[in-house]
Amino acid sequence: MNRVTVKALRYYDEIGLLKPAHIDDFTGYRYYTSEQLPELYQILALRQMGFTLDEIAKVKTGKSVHNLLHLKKEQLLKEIAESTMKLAQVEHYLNLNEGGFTMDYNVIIKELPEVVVASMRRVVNSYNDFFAVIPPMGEEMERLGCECAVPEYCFNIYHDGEYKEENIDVEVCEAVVEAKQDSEMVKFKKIDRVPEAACTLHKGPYDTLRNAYGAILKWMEDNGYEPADNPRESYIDGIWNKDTEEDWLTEIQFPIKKKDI
Amino acid sequence: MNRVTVKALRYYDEIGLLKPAHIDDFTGYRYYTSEQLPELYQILALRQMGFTLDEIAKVKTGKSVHNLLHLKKEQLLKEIAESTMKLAQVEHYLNLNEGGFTMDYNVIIKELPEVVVASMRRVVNSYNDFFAVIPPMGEEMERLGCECAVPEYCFNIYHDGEYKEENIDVEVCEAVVEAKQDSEMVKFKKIDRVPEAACTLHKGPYDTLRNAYGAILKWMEDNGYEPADNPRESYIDGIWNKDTEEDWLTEIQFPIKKKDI
DNA sequence: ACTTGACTCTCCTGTTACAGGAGATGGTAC
DNA sequence: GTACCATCTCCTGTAACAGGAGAGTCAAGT
Repeated sequence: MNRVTVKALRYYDEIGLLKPAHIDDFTGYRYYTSEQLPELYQILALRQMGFTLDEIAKVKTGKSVHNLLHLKKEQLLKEIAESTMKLAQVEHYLNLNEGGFTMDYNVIIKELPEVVVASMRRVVNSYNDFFAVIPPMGEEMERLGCECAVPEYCFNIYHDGEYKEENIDVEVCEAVVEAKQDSEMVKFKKIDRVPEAACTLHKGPYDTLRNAYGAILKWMEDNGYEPADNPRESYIDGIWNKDTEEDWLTEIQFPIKKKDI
Repeated sequence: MNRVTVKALRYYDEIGLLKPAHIDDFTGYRYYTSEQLPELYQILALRQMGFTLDEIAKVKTGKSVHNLLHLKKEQLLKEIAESTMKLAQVEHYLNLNEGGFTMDYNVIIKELPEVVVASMRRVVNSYNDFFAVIPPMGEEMERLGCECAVPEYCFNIYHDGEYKEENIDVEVCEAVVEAKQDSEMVKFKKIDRVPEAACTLHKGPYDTLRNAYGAILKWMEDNGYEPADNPRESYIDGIWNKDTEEDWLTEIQFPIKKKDI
């Protein structure tokens, strides 16, 4: 009669939300009266506003309706915000797709936990220069008795806000289990947790890494985010374990924050 | 490492979404390789956009990503619209609450199914005049061999768009199982299904029914609806089965449609 | 009295994407 | 050997019912 299924009424009975006015002892049939209609209406109205049956039960036991409404309002605002974000992401990929691009770069948001790292900061002129200083760093770390963290986490931070061809201010970081004594070459420091970072994987040689940065920056723009810090390049597969450049795997981790509107 | 729990990975394995690269025959340990990271990233990115694991599996089996994105977009738009509606309702009640009103009238939206009714339309001067013509109608219906529908559904439609004190154009309707021959007094007709009606219960005598109309109209305004047709007053409990006026129960059913913005 | 059709009842399973926990076993370090 | 991790499988629980099996009940018609 009120567009409520029998199954639902049985369920409400079971959880004690709406008991029938009378149950036949012999047949077990549930009988409801018109006096229960207002009660049912309240349940339906609350359910229509997105309340769970648990919350509705609380309303009926006399909890502050005002409070519960307020909580529900907050929750709904949050839901809307989340859906809007998802929508922005879907539209981002739809646009890429219509522009003829493939979904090569999947951008995900994740937290970067706090880490203790051995770091070495340099200004170098090219990638090649930079790779030349890596081996000595490893030796130095060994000399200092460092233990690398497992899983390995080795990344660069680019301290220039922009892309540069030379005089690149780069910091090499390698996660370790605990800090040791600083040396001339290697310094230890704790890097704070980053609550939100946009991350994507880049497969292949380093000279196309720019595409990954491009994809991630476009993603940020489309989804209403802006950089919160300098990006990290985390090396997963590279020359040390893969023969062909095509198999190299690198992750870009870009700390972000919501653009306030 | 990627903020993915072991439980989740096991589950993805179980449903065949992401199988480990290698499982130790003896220990059953799952081993993943870095080559699976892009796959995982795709899953995470899609999940972040609100895709279900089922849908993600479809993406992997090569279904048109474009289509799926489109469907997801529609779905998200719908979700946002729904949440926005719920929010409007919550705020409606919050406002009532802060204005010192209690939640006497719970408004719910429901569908009114198609019905066949025996109807009698009159212009009367007052409620009392109107009740005087009810008993003859019952007799006439019996004479015509009508069977009332179960559950009983008896209501008035007010054909004046506005509230009037006299010369009220009212149509008394009683649902029947099938149409009979029309008579001078009683006509049979089919009333179309109403997809959406705002409904509320009024408990008590008829002279306060106006409050119910007021509540329902305010609700409509607060939630972006407008009348789509004339309202019905459905009589549930009344003088025929309840002694005191306080126990009378009436439902207002107001066909509505979304106000286009 | 019997059948029929439409209803009700209880009980069980399935839905989503895992989390929590029991109990068993594996790996490494002391 | 043992302690402390890890992992494994298997079971249960989540929200709000829907679907269905198998059994009983109601009123009406034969």
